[in-house]
Amino acid sequence: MLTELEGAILSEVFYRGRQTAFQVRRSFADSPSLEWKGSAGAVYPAVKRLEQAGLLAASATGDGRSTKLLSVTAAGRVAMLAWACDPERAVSTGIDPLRMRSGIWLQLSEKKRRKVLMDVRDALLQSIASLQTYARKKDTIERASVDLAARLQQVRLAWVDELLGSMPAEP
Amino acid sequence: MLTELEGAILSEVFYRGRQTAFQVRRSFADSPSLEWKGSAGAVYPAVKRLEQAGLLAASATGDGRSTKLLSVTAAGRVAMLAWACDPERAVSTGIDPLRMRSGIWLQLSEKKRRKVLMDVRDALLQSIASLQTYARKKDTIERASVDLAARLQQVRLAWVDELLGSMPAEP
DNA sequence: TTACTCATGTAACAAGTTACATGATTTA
DNA sequence: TAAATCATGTAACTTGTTACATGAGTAA
Repeated sequence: MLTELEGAILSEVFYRGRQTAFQVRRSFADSPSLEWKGSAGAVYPAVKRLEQAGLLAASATGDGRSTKLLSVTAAGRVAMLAWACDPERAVSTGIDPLRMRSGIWLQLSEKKRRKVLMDVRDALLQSIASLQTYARKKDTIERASVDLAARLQQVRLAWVDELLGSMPAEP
Repeated sequence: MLTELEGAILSEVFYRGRQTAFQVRRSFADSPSLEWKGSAGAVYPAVKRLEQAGLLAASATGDGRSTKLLSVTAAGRVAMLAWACDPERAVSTGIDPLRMRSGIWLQLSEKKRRKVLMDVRDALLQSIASLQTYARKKDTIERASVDLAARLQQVRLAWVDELLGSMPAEP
């Protein structure tokens, strides 16, 4: 079964037309999500795994730069679609750092709670702004996913605002 | 800096009154999120790390079962709060498997897209139902985080419904 | 020619996973 | 007494991270 990174690499090559591992890497690094850093130590071994599994094909260009052009094989396309269309994996909530912490915040003193919530609120606003800026530059495929990310951040923001609203007025 | 698992372990022991590593483990395993399996190979080494860092204290009970009671030290409490209240880490979007796949779905043929979206819709409805069932059994601290999880799933559901709604009517 | 970008890769490490080993206690 | 549960732990493996090494092409 494909890892999330492997699935993402296949879809970058197939739909987004990334040709080299380096371009795939950079597109992860540029993306505003902190999911992956697009680190060489992750991407190159993952590409090698995909090649060995016959899901990616690589061909040298002979440009002196040891550049290899990647393409998704027929088997790779099948594997990618199976990965993308598995509903169980698609709806898992993933690791949500905010959710992990939310219970603790409720236990803090009023003063500390207010400070954390305000800080988180600011960070969320900034995150939403940068997602929207990023979405404007991108193609339809990526815009869909960034839009969803922004919407989810807006729900988190609303949740934080509710908590702030339910607190007694500041002295 | 604490990992997500380490932070979660500290808060389980401190706020939720888990006394043994086994109980911490089980509460992760019982939780509806697929984040962690609460695997022994993750929890016991993490507890050991926290002990060695002076953030958790363990005392044998002498019940013949080699049971060790855990407690959060003063330093552990400080580290836990720093972990919980870091806004940057709290608002990172994490890994959202649905978002990873959403771009691909838009490229599918109408028939396939409709099928995937319907499957995902069903899975989301089930996920929301099980989150709500789970929340009912739990204390305030966990209910807060499960409620948020349910709300985020509802946004994903609304998003899927929008995509379905924007598709041409079935023949 | 110096610095930056393009491009691939490895090494050491971190921190999860599954599967297994071990043994006490409780329950059917 | 057999099976399930409580309880701790290790070993092999997977897959990410950072940091480094290497080298070609390009722009100041």
